[in-house]
Amino acid sequence: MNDTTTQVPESGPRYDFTAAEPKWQAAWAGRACFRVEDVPTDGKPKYYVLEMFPYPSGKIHMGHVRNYTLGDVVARYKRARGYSVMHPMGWDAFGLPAENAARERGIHPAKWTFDNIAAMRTELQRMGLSLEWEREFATCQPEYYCHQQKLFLDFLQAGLVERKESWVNWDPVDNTVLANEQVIDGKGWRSGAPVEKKQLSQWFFSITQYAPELLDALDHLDRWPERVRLMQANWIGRSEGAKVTFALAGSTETVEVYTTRPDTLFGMSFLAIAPEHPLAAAAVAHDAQAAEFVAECRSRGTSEVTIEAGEKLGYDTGLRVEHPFIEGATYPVWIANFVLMEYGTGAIFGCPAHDQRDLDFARKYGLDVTPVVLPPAADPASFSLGKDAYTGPGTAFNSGFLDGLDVDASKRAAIEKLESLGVGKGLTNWRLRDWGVSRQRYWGCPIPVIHCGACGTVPVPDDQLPVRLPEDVTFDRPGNPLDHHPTWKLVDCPSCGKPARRETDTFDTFVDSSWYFARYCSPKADVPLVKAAVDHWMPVDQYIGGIEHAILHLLYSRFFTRAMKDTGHVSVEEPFAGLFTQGMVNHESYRAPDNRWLYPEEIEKHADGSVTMRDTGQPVTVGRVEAMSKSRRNTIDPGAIIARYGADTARWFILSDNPPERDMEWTESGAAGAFRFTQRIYRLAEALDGIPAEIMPDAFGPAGRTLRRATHRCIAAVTESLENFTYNVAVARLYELANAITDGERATPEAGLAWARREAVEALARLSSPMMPHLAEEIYARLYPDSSHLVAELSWPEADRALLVSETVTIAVQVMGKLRGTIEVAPNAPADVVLAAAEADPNVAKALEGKRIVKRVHVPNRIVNFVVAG
RNA sequence: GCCCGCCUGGCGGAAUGGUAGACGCAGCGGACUUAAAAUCCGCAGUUGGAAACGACGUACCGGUUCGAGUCCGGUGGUGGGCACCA
Repeated sequence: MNDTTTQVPESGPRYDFTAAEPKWQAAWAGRACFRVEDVPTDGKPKYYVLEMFPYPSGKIHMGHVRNYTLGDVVARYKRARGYSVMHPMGWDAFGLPAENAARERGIHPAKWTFDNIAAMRTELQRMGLSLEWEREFATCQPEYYCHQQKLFLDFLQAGLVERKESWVNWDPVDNTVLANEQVIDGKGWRSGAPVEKKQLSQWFFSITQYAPELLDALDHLDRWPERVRLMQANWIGRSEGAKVTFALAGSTETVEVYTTRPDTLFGMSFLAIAPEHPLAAAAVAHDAQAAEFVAECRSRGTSEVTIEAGEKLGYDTGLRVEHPFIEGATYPVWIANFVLMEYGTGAIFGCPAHDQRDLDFARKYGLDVTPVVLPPAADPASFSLGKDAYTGPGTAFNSGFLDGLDVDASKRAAIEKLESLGVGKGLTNWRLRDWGVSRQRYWGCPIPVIHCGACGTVPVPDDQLPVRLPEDVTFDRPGNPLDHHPTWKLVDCPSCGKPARRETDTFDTFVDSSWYFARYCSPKADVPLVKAAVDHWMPVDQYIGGIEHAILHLLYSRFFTRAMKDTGHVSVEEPFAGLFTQGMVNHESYRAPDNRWLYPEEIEKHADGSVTMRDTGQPVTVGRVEAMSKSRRNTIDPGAIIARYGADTARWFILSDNPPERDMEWTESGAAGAFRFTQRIYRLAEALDGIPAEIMPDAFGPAGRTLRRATHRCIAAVTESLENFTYNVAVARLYELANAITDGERATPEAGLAWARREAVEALARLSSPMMPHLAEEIYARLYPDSSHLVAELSWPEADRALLVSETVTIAVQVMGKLRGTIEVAPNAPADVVLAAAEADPNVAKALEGKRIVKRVHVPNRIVNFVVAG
């Protein structure tokens, strides 16, 4: 079904969400249901729920709806469980789109951003989220970034920040640094100009200082998805090996190499250095061919095509190095395109027999291949290598003093020898690089330093913070508007007073999001963080967001928290005790006969399954279910859904379809089904209108007992599902309860049944309140017009344990593991009674006929299995 | 290439080693209605059978177990992360 066939009935819904939703939102706000203190004194246990804050693009999308609904379920549930819950919201407000809007449409980034924030705040408020808006801030406000500058200066003083030269992707047309993702086929994503590699002086956070603990602490993040921990571990990339110093033959100079396989040193046949290696620079100086080769590597370096092809290119410098163990042996030094300057020492020793890249290289340039690790059961006399290097376990041979040792022992012995000879040592290496944070952009947090010709780099003194962005900037030419500003960068040196120049780079926006979670604890404070507040609320107990942030944002935040601890701002090391990564919201895509993408509103679905264009009737091709994107036109606007069905329906459907960590498909029919359910449970409450609330009867009839058991089982099951993040199962249990209430409505009237129905409807409303908070209030108010409490203020329902036990249990009876019947017995009936009943079942008896029972398995209240022979 | 998930009806999915397919969506049959919408009732893995009931069935092959969607080993498919990382 689609937009036209699924209309709200003409007569209007009985539950009028258009009136109810704003009413209850106002009620929550009026009674400050979601307010907490920075430093509470109520003695309640704290719970900090946070969803990744949005970038203010202008409109919320379905991913936001899913993210914030999931967080709101947690927040509302935990509040009902007696926790004092902090649930704040804000804006990740710096970034390139605002500058693009300025360049393309002449709107100032600040205006664009704040207009978007206003629009999105309204949309989020319509969702009925239990947010504490009093803590709201945007990272582009000086009241926020002022403190970020202060943190940076503290980090600088603590030695956690450094300025160093680094190779960057430089767009020569836009005059800016490009992130790796912004380089497409070696060209700038906006300008299309070939990207150059350029060395620039940039600011770096020394995240590598924390590499060991960032890795080790992952083991203790037991409420993080295993997948995310693994991705981070791979990203940090610890590797054990050795540093080896090679002497250049006929010279006093040396080359250092990092290797994880010191056991294969006897299999060496060459040494290779990166094109950017200092030794390569020296070769270039007096060798035109070397210069040509290095230049070629540089131009091809960023091309993904080259990397994909994996073609190994090299140039023999003519230099030779001496072997650390073999007296008199020397090996050629090559410049090779597959050696990376950024990893290890920018130089490797090549052992072709036991490394695939080295083997490819050796085969191409005719270098020696000497095996030194003998696979188990291989013959040393005949073992040789073809196209594949041998990297498995084995025994060292052709290796002098290492002969006969297994790989691990051989590694240890080689390192010991290197150390005793003074030409190497064991070393742990990391894949993680320092975090470059300089961006040549306007719409970001200014880096608070001043460059002075006499004093060097001088921090901006505290009393001059914040360094504010100038508002009068122009975007009429490429490059950094801060740099173009006529006066902003011209300042006096705070140290010597002479004319100096402000840093015109701004921070990577990942910096803004690396500490916002801590700022929420004391968002108005005139220091970055109030210790008492962050010590109370941190860490975030449940953080929720997309898997796309599994590495960078989460790793940077973990680093930042450690850095803030080491500079005395917080006491915790880990920012997020619990992490939940949600799946994406996908939708079908549609194409017209001319292959043009169509919006969902432009198509019509028919009963026979065909799909046509609404205006012309032409056939439509239904494409894959994939991520909503503007270019594929398969987006669904949450605002339109909320206007048609209400926020509760949107929230309910987005929770009901599948487990929250998986990708889901937004379907019109599913949303319509969710809407029908909201109407249905309202009717269940309405059906009690004429029936006065009475006191609980002493006894119930059979229908009443059945319904009460369904109610209390539902309480237990929904509670468990909410604890486990299996919200789709919680939804299913609530549907079951609704079905049970319908059965109760239809049952022959009996004493107490009305009471049981009222109990069930109340439970249904309260158990669904984390998901559908407005409807829950509406139903509760209908059941208890005189109540002085909102559902948002009530504690969570408790299941009566006595009612969780059935009056009878159904036991499956198997013969040889195959189901042959079921029997009804009293709970915990003794084994002999159960077995006798099982054998008496006609169908079971038939299966047992003529057989001898060898074994009787009885699992109380569950199953009986007869093992037979003959 | 390395590392890690996942694979259950038409669809999304449920199932502490114990009756596979809860619940929803889509579908079919029926009630109500002048009619439609809405609502309600019923059916529904495949297959044989009028039915009772039976056979098969959680990607495939094998193992452990009285009993396997679930645990173990292998194969295939699929998705993701990293990627000349020495």
